[in-house]
Amino acid sequence: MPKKAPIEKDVSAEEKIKEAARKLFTTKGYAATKTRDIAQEAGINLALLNYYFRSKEKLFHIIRAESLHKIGLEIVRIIYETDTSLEEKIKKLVAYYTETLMKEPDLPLFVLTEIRNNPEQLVDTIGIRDKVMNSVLMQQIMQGVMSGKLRPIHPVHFIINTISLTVFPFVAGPMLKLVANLNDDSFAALTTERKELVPEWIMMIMSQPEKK
Amino acid sequence: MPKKAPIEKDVSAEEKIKEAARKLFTTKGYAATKTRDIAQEAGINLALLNYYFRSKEKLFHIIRAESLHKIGLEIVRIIYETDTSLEEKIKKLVAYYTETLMKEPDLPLFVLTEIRNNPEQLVDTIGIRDKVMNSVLMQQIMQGVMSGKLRPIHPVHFIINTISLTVFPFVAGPMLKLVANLNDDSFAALTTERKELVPEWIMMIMSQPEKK
DNA sequence: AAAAAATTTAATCAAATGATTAAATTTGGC
DNA sequence: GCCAAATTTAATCATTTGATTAAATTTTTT
Repeated sequence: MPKKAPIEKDVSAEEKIKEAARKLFTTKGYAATKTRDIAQEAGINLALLNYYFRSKEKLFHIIRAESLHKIGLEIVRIIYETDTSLEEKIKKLVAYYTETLMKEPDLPLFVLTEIRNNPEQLVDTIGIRDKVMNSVLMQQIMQGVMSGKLRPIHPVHFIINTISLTVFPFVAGPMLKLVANLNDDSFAALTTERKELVPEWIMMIMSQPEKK
Repeated sequence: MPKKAPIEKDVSAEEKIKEAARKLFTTKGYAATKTRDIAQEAGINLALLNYYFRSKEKLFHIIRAESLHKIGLEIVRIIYETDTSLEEKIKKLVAYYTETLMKEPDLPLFVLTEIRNNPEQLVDTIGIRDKVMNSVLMQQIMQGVMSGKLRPIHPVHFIINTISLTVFPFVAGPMLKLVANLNDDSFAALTTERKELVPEWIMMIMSQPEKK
């Protein structure tokens, strides 16, 4: 007879399944990941997966939500800081993303694919709508534009530029390694360099050159 | 009795299958695309797919190769031009990518996913290794760095920056629309703006500021 | 230690899925 | 118009895959 979900106590097996699922879903996607693959990767029996998580889909939703939170939470914290300058925020954001993605380079491709496949649902899951546009960061940008210190460009461009220059190298990592003939070490060296360079470039792009 | 592959003559049905396969593989990925979906989308019988293409996998290889060529061929042509300046090449590249991806916004996520899943095989398929690094564009960058006109930064950064600022907005399109509350029209307006802005930004990032 | 609850397993099911078959229909050359 | 090649179809097969079942084992509670 099937049992109800167990009370939480020893999460060893449950956590092993989640870890395996995270790895496989992230690298191979939902459809290409088979429940038997997850079970094998986790070193447990297939039935156990359904016992703990009811279904492949439910397990996936959990993994996806955690991935989104991993990327989203710290960002929101940074862009709502009231005691740091625009430049400091950009430096923090670039540093945080770079360090996170050096540890989990497959995360952005997974998250971006999922957001494309299911944009509406994810507005609910992470309630991100307007969070960015109402942030202190965005106010600082608009204020900079008003005061003439920043170029008069739509603030969204700055968002796009910061994320692009920081995240895209990871999304395109395998391609870049191919076209530039880089091994893992030289690629890591490049991304580390960019932790310093990208904030400089962003400020360079945004700043209004002084009139003579 | 099964027939051998037909001689090419009337590609109507064959082309309909390829078009349906392209659409589904590109938007949903290999594993999530079912041969029956392709057949239905193409308005043909399932057996016909295997008759023309032998297998789902063979059909996929064809689609993937065509997608890669679509992105790769024009690029190589531009970066090997001998009669255009560095700045002109950047403008051409950004314009070409932007226009191509406005028509097929799902292409880059598909290509990047495929390159990640199968990097080695794709070196063979499109023989891109060293093509970029040996290009006239790359020579112009290195010459600019030598002569002091450009900042002394690894040329790969310029490649990364150009692709990032141009392609990433499409990869992250659905996410950007969410966080910035953009509809399709305002998003299109932004990307059109960037066709002008990105080359300016790239030159701004690369150029050595004149000493006073 | 006995009973109850939780965990784990092997076996199995039903649906989905890629592929094949053999027959029917259409097309093009003569 | 006839024939052979090409095209198209419905039916079916074998495997994969998500899920369930019932029984066995382990852990916890008393």
